[in-house]
Amino acid sequence: MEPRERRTQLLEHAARLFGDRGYYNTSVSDIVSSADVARGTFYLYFANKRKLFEELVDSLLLRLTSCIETVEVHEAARSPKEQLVDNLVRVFVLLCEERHMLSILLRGAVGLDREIDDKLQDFYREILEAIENSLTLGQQMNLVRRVNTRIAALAVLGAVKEVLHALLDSEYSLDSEREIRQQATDILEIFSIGVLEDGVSIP
Amino acid sequence: MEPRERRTQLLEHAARLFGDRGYYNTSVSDIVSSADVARGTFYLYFANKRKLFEELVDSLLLRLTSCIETVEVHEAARSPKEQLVDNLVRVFVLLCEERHMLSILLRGAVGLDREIDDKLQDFYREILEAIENSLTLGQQMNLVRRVNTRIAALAVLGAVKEVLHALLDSEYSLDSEREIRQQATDILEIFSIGVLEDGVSIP
Amino acid sequence: MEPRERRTQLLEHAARLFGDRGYYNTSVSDIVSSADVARGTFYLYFANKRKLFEELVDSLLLRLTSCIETVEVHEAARSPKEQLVDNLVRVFVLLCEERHMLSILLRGAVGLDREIDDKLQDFYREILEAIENSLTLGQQMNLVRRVNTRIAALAVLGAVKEVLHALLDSEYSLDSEREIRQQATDILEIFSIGVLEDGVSIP
Amino acid sequence: MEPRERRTQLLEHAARLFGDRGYYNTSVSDIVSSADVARGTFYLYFANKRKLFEELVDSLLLRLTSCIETVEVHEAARSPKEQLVDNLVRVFVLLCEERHMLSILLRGAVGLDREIDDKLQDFYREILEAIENSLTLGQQMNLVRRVNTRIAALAVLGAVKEVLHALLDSEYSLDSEREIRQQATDILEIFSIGVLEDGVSIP
DNA sequence: AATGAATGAGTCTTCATTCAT
DNA sequence: AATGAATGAAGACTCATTCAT
Repeated sequence: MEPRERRTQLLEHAARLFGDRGYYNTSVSDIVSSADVARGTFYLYFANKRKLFEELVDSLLLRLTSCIETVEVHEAARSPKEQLVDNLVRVFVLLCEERHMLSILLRGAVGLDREIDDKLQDFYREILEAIENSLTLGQQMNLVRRVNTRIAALAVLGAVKEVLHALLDSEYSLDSEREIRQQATDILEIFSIGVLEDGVSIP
Repeated sequence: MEPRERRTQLLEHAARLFGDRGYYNTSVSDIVSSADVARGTFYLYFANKRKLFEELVDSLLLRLTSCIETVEVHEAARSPKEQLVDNLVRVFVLLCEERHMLSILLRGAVGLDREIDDKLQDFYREILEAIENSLTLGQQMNLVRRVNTRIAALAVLGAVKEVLHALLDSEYSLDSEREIRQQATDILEIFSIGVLEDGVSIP
Repeated sequence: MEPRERRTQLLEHAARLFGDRGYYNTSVSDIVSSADVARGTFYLYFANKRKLFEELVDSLLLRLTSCIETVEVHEAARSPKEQLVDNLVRVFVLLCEERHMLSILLRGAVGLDREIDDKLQDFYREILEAIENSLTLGQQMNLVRRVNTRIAALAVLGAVKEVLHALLDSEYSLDSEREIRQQATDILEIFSIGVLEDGVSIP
Repeated sequence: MEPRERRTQLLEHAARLFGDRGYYNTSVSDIVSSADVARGTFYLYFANKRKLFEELVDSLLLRLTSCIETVEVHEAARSPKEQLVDNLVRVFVLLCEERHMLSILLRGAVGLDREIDDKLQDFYREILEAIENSLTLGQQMNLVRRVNTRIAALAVLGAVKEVLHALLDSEYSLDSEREIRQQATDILEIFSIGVLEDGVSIP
């Protein structure tokens, strides 16, 4: 088999196993026997188990990053709302297609390795900052209320994560894109105008 | 040393280590050497590492559950908003005091053990249902808009989790209760009326 | 409790456990919790687990030895046959009353300890020699055929052991002495005149 | 080394050690250091120490069973006596060649494991029944006296066991087949016509 | 490129024995 | 005399990694 192919094959089998059973409950044995190659072959393609895992994480973060686009606000652009929803949809679609990696993303790398942990932290921090900056910008443009932008950003990120988490446990693989788009829109709306009826406020 | 004391001591040392390095990177050896007792002593108090961990999780979930109170809506009661905030504050305070356990709660038990995993899942599911039911009730009382209550509930839960998560990484241990209360209020407000200025809507 | 009593109590509980589960599957914990004394108490009465076991074996061998009497052949004595049967009966009765020790005697001490093993070996060797000597004597008196006395002695010893072994597995505790006496007589007869009909020989 | 070879090597070293020191006094460490392989190698070939032991027992019982042939009584057949002696000789020869396993067979598996214990029990029970049936048949053909066939069968089995036991302790490895045959014949004769001279009876 | 037997450090767990109270 | 908490040596077992073929 082509080296490239074999590599990919190992990565895919590993991703599935890591996603299903976690890093520590997946042995190199499991991976090679799932991919049906010899044990030694594994080490022709990856320095060690940890490196393979790192590669999976790197690859996911790369693809995730590249499917998030900066929201353009100039006249010609599509509406910011649409752009935001599109971003969310792209993220959802990507992660729906790779549930295993989603599992890793949401919970997998903890206590595993300082370096990998840091990568995920950094990734989330960047997203957080992007959201926070957008909110701050919105405040400057008098579009956003005087909320604590830090908290608001955390809330948005957490909400998205949790919805994704629910995806993992749900039977149906949210494959209809219309449904995905609806969910993205729902989240956005909740954060835009809240859940209360107009004029109502919690006493 | 009194058995009760020793038990507690072991639980505390274990909680710290599990919190810091994760379940799999904490060996029984680590625990006993941290607690400065002999290896065999561990097994006088716990059947095995997994059981100790389970006990930590059980204990946390119990205390968490018991600090969440049903929101009362009758006249005499304090305002619902206050009650909601109080609930959040109690959760935050409890988890601030036990960062190690918070760490476990947010990420620790995955891929470890079906049973423990299920406990956490059940716990979160219950909370989720409670939030969802509140929202549905709010809709019946015309207080809550026609949002997707499932998504909204997930968003709230995720937001709270993420804020807690941020707590873990933050230097300062949010000990001023006023600050905690402020954050709880912020979250509530964000979900109540959203982040947008009155009258503004995302185009 | 009287020291003497406590000692006996521990010995009895230990004997039962050793008999039921073997030496290695009986822990000091088992013994003390069965006897309902503290762990440390055990070591007030016995230097260690092995010593207690040794004492059980010693005691049994002593009682066994003392219930076997040399067969007297002078005129005044009871018939040799009766004396032989009486010896067997005494052995059977003793071991029926202490099944636990019988179990140890037949199988227990192997691979446990050179010293204890040797004691059992010596015991059996003595018995073997006694039987062999009797047979040789019988040959000199023209009572016993020219059989290989070694083999014959082994056969007798083995037969007795096996019948005792069967006793262990049997439900009923052969308590009727008449029955015991019958079995002893049967064994003796088999070895005396064989199992074949008079005049018959295996072709 | 070829897997098959290594397996056999481990089995042989283990058999020797189990035979010499017993199951509980033989650690996996002992086995691997005797076989001069790494500790982990052991577990490539056997699930655990108990399984290896079970395999040794199974294998021995299988070979033993297959070297015992039903005695044929029709005209053309060799004399029953010869057939009986041949059976005994085959058993003796097999067990002489595998003293270690003989040791295990006679005493090793007690208190070790219900399942293995049962296997040995069953094996002996079958042999016992075969002997008993032969005796009963002999009685129907008026060849065998009215002895208690149960006791007689136990006596024969015990005698054979004890002679084998003596083999274990004897220096010389009864390798001359003539000698073995003689012993087998002796046993048979003792049980056929007893040890007493013709016409003599114990008074 | 691929194989898979071998390695051995590292873990969990047990249990006879000690000793302060 | 008695207690029972504590010890730590020893044993079973796992698994990432290596290396000769």
